[in-house]
Amino acid sequence: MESPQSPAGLRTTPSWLLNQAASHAGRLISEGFAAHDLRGYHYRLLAALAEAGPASQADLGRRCGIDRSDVVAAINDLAGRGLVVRAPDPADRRRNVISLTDAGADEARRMGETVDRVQRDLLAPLSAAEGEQLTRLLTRLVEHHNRR
Amino acid sequence: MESPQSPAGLRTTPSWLLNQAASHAGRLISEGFAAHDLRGYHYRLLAALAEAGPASQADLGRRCGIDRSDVVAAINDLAGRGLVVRAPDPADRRRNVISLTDAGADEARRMGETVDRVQRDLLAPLSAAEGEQLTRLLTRLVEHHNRR
DNA sequence: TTTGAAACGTTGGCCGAACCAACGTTGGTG
DNA sequence: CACCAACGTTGGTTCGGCCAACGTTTCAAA
Repeated sequence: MESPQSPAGLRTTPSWLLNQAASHAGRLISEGFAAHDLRGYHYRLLAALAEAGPASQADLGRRCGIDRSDVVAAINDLAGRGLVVRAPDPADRRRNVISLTDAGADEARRMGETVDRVQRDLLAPLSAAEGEQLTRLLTRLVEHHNRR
Repeated sequence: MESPQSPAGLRTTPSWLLNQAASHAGRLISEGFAAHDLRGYHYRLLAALAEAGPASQADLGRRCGIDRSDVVAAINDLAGRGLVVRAPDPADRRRNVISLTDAGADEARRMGETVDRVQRDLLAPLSAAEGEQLTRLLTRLVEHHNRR
């Protein structure tokens, strides 16, 4: 993790910088989540449930951009910790309805706080205005490339 | 790849945006490199060699931020294609001296052009000034987090 | 009404990037 | 000489992400 210098030609390259910055962000997030003994997939699912209420696994996968098969494993973990409940949907027996437990809602809130703290650490070298500018530019970049 | 919506709370988060943007950049780079039938590690090594001349594998690893063990495999690939030459260092028999062949120098140049093209595609939604602004902000972010 | 396509959860596997542990060889220093 | 460090190499692990296949269930068209 010690500052990969890389060829000088790469060091100023946007794609390389994005990669490096995302790598640092991922490390910070990962370290933050480690305190909860959970990982990115778990938080995304908890946050989606906290935000939009119970949903089927397939719905969760679509909303979080997580593959159905990975949702299975993550929900297994979360259910094993009592953070979510998996119940068959009486209206459509193909589906499982996933709901947050009280403990799950608590954990979602705490992880949200961790995420907020990480954002502050991540943007520490920038002024508030610069951080917002960066967010705006990244948003436009991402939205452009998300449409086809 | 269909626009992972994620919980709304995440969508505006710098760490998430960085991750998404880097993901798009990585995809573009990856697609570009696929035409050369090579990948990121290979390009970093070729570029480092083109820039600073022959070096030992350990040196290359340090300069490119690639683990020694991964350098072995990548150099195996490059040597197998005749893009680099691996020769024992007469002055220190622990080392291998890796040198670019003419074909390797050509490939490094061509891949550099691919990288340049990708940067243009990546920054397409931004004006030139905005692209430079993004680069500046990312550079400061990365440099800050690289120093411990 | 039967039949076929689609969605669902699940299992199992693959990939690329990154990291780490261990080993035998070689080099330099106390 | 003894020791430790650096080197190249093998082998293995993790994590996020993706894909294929299967049996079950639902729904719509023939």
